[in-house]
Amino acid sequence: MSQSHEILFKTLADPTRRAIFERLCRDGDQTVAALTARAGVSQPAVSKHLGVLKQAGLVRDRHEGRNTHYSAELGALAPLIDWTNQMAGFWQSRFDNLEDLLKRMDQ
Amino acid sequence: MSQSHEILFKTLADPTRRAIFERLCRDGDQTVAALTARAGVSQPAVSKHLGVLKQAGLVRDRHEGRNTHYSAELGALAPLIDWTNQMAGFWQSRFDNLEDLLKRMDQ
DNA sequence: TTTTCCAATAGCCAGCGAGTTATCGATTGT
DNA sequence: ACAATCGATAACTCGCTGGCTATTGGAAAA
Repeated sequence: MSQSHEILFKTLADPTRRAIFERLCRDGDQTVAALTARAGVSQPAVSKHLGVLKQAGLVRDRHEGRNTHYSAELGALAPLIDWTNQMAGFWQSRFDNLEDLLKRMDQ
Repeated sequence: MSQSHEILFKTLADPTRRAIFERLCRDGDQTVAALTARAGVSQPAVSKHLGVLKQAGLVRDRHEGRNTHYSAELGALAPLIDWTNQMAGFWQSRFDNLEDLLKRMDQ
């Protein structure tokens, strides 16, 4: 279940791509031109990043005339949150087991 | 503040490396040999991954005779959690602004 | 002390991926 | 119809990184 954190980690590992996603989270709907203006890389590079983000389900695109607007899909972060919770859960679980053991040794 | 999610994303993007970290979270303290046995890659590869994980603060090492034990440093995930919360926060904040606007238009 | 074992380092290679420029398709404005 | 603009695609380069084998440094066992 929820093996999909794989693609999220890979997608968000790149700083430029993550910056684009962050900007969409902060400021909402943006055209490719607007994103390119602040990305520090060329328009084709931005388009490529947006393609990867879309593939990962992190953004949606909306065509409006000759402009394309992108927006963040916040729900897509869920598997990432699940994963960290799971790691924390493993940790806690091992801690509980240790507690049990100590309790049993104590009595 | 907390720009350190950068290194976390990069470190956890690799599946082999993430699997090693997950194993340390699940099962706690492990020797390099034990980790290598299940990693599907060579011992030097595992050592390199452990080095990267250590650099990111995700694991600790403990020397015991000629064995080296590694363990997960769960607290290191905090910047990752902070980042996701921040993204969620941006989202919520924009939503609130929209609500305010609608309220003002309504009255 | 010699041999064996564990883990780290060195050195190398191959593939991937992020960047570039050039171009194309589509839509809008003249 | 023609020009201009927007964004995606093509084709290519180049650096990084994850993998390997071989070797080294230490610590335990013989």
